[in-house]
Amino acid sequence: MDKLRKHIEQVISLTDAEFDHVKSFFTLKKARKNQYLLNEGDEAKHEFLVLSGIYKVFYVDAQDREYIVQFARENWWMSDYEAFFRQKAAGMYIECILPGEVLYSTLETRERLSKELHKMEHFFRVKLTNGYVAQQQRIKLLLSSTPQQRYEEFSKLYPDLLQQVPKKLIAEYLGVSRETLSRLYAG
Amino acid sequence: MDKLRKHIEQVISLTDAEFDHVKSFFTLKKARKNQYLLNEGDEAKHEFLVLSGIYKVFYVDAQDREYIVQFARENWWMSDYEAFFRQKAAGMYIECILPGEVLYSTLETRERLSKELHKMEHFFRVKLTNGYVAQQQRIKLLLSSTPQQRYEEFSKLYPDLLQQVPKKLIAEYLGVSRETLSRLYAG
DNA sequence: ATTATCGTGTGATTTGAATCACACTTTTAA
DNA sequence: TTAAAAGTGTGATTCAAATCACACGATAAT
Repeated sequence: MDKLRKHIEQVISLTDAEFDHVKSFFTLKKARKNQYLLNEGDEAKHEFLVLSGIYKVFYVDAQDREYIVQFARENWWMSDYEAFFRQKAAGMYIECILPGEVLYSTLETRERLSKELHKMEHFFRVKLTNGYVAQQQRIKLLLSSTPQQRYEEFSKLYPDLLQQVPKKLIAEYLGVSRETLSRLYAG
Repeated sequence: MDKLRKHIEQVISLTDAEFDHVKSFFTLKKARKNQYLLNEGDEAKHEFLVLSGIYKVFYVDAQDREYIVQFARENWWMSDYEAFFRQKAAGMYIECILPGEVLYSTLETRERLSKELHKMEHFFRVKLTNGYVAQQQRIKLLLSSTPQQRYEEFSKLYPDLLQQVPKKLIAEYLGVSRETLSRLYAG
């Protein structure tokens, strides 16, 4: 559980009592390889903070093609946030790629902690700000760049993921076919 | 200035004194057609709340192609947020398409109001949450859909913009060529 | 140990959208 | 009021990436 405290204290500082209170809203869960933490159609009740392992957040289109919205590793939050924030049925899946542990909690937790502790609302705002900026960059990448540029950008941002996850999945993240991606670092 | 109060009070409520305080950090600016509110290379000092008019937030690639990241109308916030939050030089432009008025303030304002008034931090968190969800939807659209689907989705979300802004700009928002977009509603 | 299944490279073919090119209309500016 | 610029439709051509097809080694399952 100490990882949670460290994670939060990268942004704000908490007394022991405050942390104990915060902690009480989170539950630990082990994830095995290929295990699903969220299924399309489920109520998106939880958000997850990754302690270890690698996960993919993805959706499937009418032609059964998969698209990865996010890879998540240590210290990343993940959920189908569209569904989570609006408390609707999930349109996405979360699957464990490399085994590890996550903490999970609910929207109620987020709102309640934000209300009770100004500091925690600040924490969530900062996190959201970072996420917003990251998404903006992703939008720009998808709008204007060639497969080549997307691959290079990805390699720069996530050199370790490049090693740890199958190229096939990276293609699904970049919005490029497996074959095209393969030819990028061959030619 | 009453529009600012209304805008904020859609999320939280403020006393007169509180609002006066908040108000004091914002400055009114009229925008004429084709006027630039932000230029690439400028320090991204300001964020804008649109009171009236229509604006586009866009960037230009090495081949001089334009890509629109956001259209903004009444009650929308806009900036090059990547640059604004990190206080770096802007990589984007903001241009007025239809004349109107905006309010602007700084990152310092946002941080200070958030610190002074828990309610205001809540306000910004809620706004950020909404923006995050909207961007998530945009990413999904760019990742998986055909030009046809993007156009249909856009028509559903912003039927009024469809009337008010040149199709050429809509093409730049959707990441499709002008000609392809034109053929979508002809064929 | 032996079969499946998965991940990956690479060639051949197809295809959808970009690009190029031009006409026509509507705004905007001199 | 007249010329220039911007917005838009539509055809012909090009091209980059998707798709299809197959081979092969590495995992994973029985």
